[in-house]
Order: sequence, then C-alpha cells, then structure tokens
Amino acid sequence: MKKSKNFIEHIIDQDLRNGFDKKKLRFRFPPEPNGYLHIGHVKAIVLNFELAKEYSAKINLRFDDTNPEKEEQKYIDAIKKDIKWLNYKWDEELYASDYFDILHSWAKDLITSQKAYVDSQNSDEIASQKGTPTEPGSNSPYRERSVDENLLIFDKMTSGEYDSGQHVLRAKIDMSSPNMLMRDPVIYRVIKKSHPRTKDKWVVYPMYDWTHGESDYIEQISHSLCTLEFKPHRELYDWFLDQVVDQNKIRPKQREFARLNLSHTITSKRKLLYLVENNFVDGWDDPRMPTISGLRRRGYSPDALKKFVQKAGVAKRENIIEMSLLEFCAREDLNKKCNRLMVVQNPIKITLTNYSLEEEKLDLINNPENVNAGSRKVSFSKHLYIEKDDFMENPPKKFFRLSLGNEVRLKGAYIIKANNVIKNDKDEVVEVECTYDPKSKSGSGSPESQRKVKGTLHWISQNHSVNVEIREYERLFNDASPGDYDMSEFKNIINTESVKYLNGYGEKILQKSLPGEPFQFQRKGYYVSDLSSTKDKLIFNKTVGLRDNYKKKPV
RNA sequence: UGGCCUAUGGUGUAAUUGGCAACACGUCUGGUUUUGGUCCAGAAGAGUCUAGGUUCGACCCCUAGUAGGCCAACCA
Repeated sequence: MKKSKNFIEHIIDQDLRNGFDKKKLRFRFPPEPNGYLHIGHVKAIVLNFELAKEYSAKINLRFDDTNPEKEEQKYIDAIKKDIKWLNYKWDEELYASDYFDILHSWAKDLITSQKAYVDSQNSDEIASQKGTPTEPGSNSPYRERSVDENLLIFDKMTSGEYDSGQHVLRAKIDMSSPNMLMRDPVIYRVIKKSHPRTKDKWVVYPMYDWTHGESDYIEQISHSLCTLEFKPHRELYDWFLDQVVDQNKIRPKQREFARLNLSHTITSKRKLLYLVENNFVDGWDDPRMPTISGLRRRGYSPDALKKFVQKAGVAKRENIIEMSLLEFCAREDLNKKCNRLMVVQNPIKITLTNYSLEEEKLDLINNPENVNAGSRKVSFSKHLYIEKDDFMENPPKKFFRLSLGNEVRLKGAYIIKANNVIKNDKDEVVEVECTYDPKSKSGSGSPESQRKVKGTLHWISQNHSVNVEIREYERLFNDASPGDYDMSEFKNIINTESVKYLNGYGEKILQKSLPGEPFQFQRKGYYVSDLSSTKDKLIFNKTVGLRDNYKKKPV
C-alpha cells in the first residue's frame, strides 16, 4: 500500500532530483525546553523522525535553549522521556547553547562588517521606531555607531557591565521592509539569569532568529521544518545564513507546515497552564490533557498517536482535525492488543433460582482478535451482577438484552431467562430472578451451547469480584474550537464536569494488572490501569468507548 | 492602508505535476458475530471559493476579486 507523499516529501524529492546528495539529508526536532510536549509536537516529531527513516537520514534532537528566563532542566528531561516513549531515537542530542561561542563570534563579525550595531535605547523606544505592518519604521539614532564603539559596548555587555535593557545588539537590515522581522531585529540581549546548562557563563543571549538558522547550519541540517507562523521568519533566516554560509557546505532550507489542531482541545501553553494552576485538571499528565504525558496516562499508545498524526497528514492550510479520528486510531490499535475482561459498573443483582453449585470456573477467551492471547478462568455462581442498563421490565422493540420472559446469553457462560423482579420501596427493580439453561453452557459442545439468542451480556459473580475505581472523561471544553476563545472567554467554556469517578465490580484477575496496562472491558470500552493503581485500590482510566450503534437507533 | 500564506464532500488529506476528483474518519444500509465491538459488502455526500483568461483539455497556470490565517516580545 503506497501512501501518497506530502508536500515536504515532494520538496525533498525535487531537491534529490536536482542533484542534492541523499546522504546529506539531515533533520532535526528543536523544542524549547519551556514546557511539556503536546499532541501538536507529536506531529512535528513524527514528521521529522519518519522523514529520517524514510530517507535513511540522521536526525538531531536540539533544544532551543536561548532564553534562560523560561527554560528548565525538568522540561529537558520530560521532553526526552516523551520522545523516547514514542519510540524514536535521535542521532545526536544537541543544544543551541552548545553554539553560544561561535554565535557570539559571528555576531562580532557582523559588527565588524557593519551589519550589526548596539542600540542603547530601551525596548519602548525601539518599538516606537519599528513602524507598523503598513507604515515603515525609522532608523535608530545609534544605527551609525562606529565599529569600534559597537565592539566595545558589546564586549561590555558580554562581560556583564550592563543591566538587562540598557543595550541590545541589532542586525542592520532595513527599517522600511514590508516584513517587520527585517526591521533591524534584535539578535542579542542581556539576561542576568542562570542558564540550565551554561549556568552563569553568559549574560548575553542570542535571540531565536539569530540562533536557529545558524544552528541548523552548524549541524548541517538540510531541511529545517517548522510551523506556518514562522513563514515570515524565513526571509530573516536566509539573511542570517547569507552572512556565514560557506558555499561548499549544506545550506539549510526552512519550510513551513500547518500545525495540528484537534477539535475540542487546546494546545496553548498559557491556557494549559491555566487549567493546571486553577485545578481544572490534576496536573500536566491529567488524562484529559493533550500533553503527551496526559495522552499516555489516558491510555493512547505511541502507535495510536503516530497513526493519528500520519492520517491527519501534512499540508499548509489551517485545519481542525476531528477527535473521532484520534478515537478511531486508538480503538484500532487497542482492539488488536487488549485482553477482554468483564467489569460491571452499575450493577443489578441476578439470582439464578435453579443453580445449585457453589462456584464454577468457566473458561473465557481473552481476545477473539488474537488466538495467542489464550483464555482465563472466571468464577460463576448463583448470585451475579449484570449492568442495570441491560435489564428492562418493559423493553422497547429493539431491546436485545434481558427482560421478563426473555432469554440472553451470559458471555462465556449460560443462557438465562428472567422470570421475576424484586423491587425496593421506591418501586425500583433491585434484583431479577432468573433460571439458567444448564445445557447451554458455552464451549460444552452440546447443541444448546450453540443456541442463538439475541443478546449477550457481561456479568460478574457477586462473591468473586474485585472493586475497581473507574474514571471516565468527557471533553474538557463545551465548544468544538476552544482555541478560538481568548484567555478571558476561554474560562467560560471549560467543562467543569469532565471527569466522573465510578465504581465497578471486575474480574479478580484485574488485581494482577500493571499500571499502564490496557484492557477492553467487554461491551464498555478500552481502559488503562492508572499510574496510581495498586492491588488494594485498582484504578482504571477510560481511554475511549467502543463504537456503539445501539444508541443511535431510534427507540 | 502593507507584506506573506492558504482555499478540494461534515472533517482531514490526495490527484502520476495540465487528462473525466481519490483515500481515510464520520454518516447511512445490509451480512457475519457468544461484545449492539471486530470483520465483510455497499450507499449517500464535493464537481475543487467567485469571475474572467490561457489551453483540444484547468483542482493544477495567469489576472482580478472574496474569505481565512500570520506579521508591529529585548518569546520561541
């Protein structure tokens, strides 16, 4: 099955046809370690790492750590953990800060060639000369400062003689460029804060634009892929490259693709932080969060996530991908690898009036999709639970489940027939008395074991079950495009009831589950053992429900 | 009032680079099924933002509109 190529691959193929040496292809994933990775990053990660695989090229993990005000070691660690979890291996682990020396020396070359100058205005003054998208800016009074003076002040900036805000180094380009980024962009500023890696070695730090392209060049990245909002930066990227590039080396190419937007969720760091800080969620790895750690805790596998972003594709237009695609990918992945189990969440008692054994161990298939998954023993007895929804005293026409006088099969066990209901003083059914057909035992080989009845229900023996806590999640927002709301409005669309804690009665084998282990709870959905789950307190997060055609049919 | 980018079923992405619009999700039928799951078969749904132009032929090229996005951090 040949999948169609995306526009990035077309660009690379074109370059190859034009004589670019395939062995020189090189990619990079360049996160800033200032927060946790989310589903949007998964797209960038998969894009770059899969490209590297496809073209047998190298790929670097490069931390874009040019702003010590925001960056922390814990984010570096978390990012590495997430990428590893996705099962990707980078060739080299690098840091923009590895290049601070060369970047600094190149900046001095820029000064010497009169392509950079120290501006001694404050940021407001600089901003006021910047112009607007429709009006040109004006030159700084310091623009024609002498090379010697520039060098002197820049050296003093570097040695820490000035405070933050007193001077900046700017590239001398064009204050009337229609591209705002070309209007003498700042390339160095003073930040007196310890850097997670270089500690206190530097007090001047290079800006993103000055750093990124040059880092790509240093690493000989052939194709530098970033998201659409960096398109205007390309002109600057190229200008900076022009200042240092050696014709005999690879000149990196920046190309931009649309970021991934998922319906009903946000990826804005600020908004995500708001959710965390105001306890709308339980931390960055809350199963409702679109962070990789949240998705992981929710039970999405690396394969499901990869398949999802690959199906979503790569193009240049703004998009919002429907959550149903993610859910589809999760089900498809989980269907094949999950063992099935029975858990009754909202129980009603079943008593088999003609059943006399104390306990019977039945053999249940673990996964009909995988013969190698084998089977397990499940205890059966006179007193059972089934799902309250699975019994109706007065059922509608297309009700395939249990009702008075009707038969259903208990999964992997017997066919039972409901004969009588017992109600409480509120007139609610609390127990159903049934009889079972002893000859209908699953797998017994008897003709009755093959008997067809309309419904099959999951069940659990009352005295042979374990309690489990089940956490069900709904969307975090009451709008399909929460990203459209600004910070103040966005608070109003938060779904404050997006998590439900439920109790269930499950098979005892669940006590052996490991945190992170996925299961299908038969007829319910896919669930994963939570990180905090223990033998004494079993906790499962609902990843995604099974597809359910029943609800959609008219009653 | 500037520059740049984008526009294909409800959603996302394709279209051998100019040859009668395909795939996936979703939706709807039907079949199989000891999960109303899976699986299988099928259907509906766009004529490619609009108007011109080039061409034997345009989703693709050109022009002009329209709509949406991005750009005025000492953030990345």
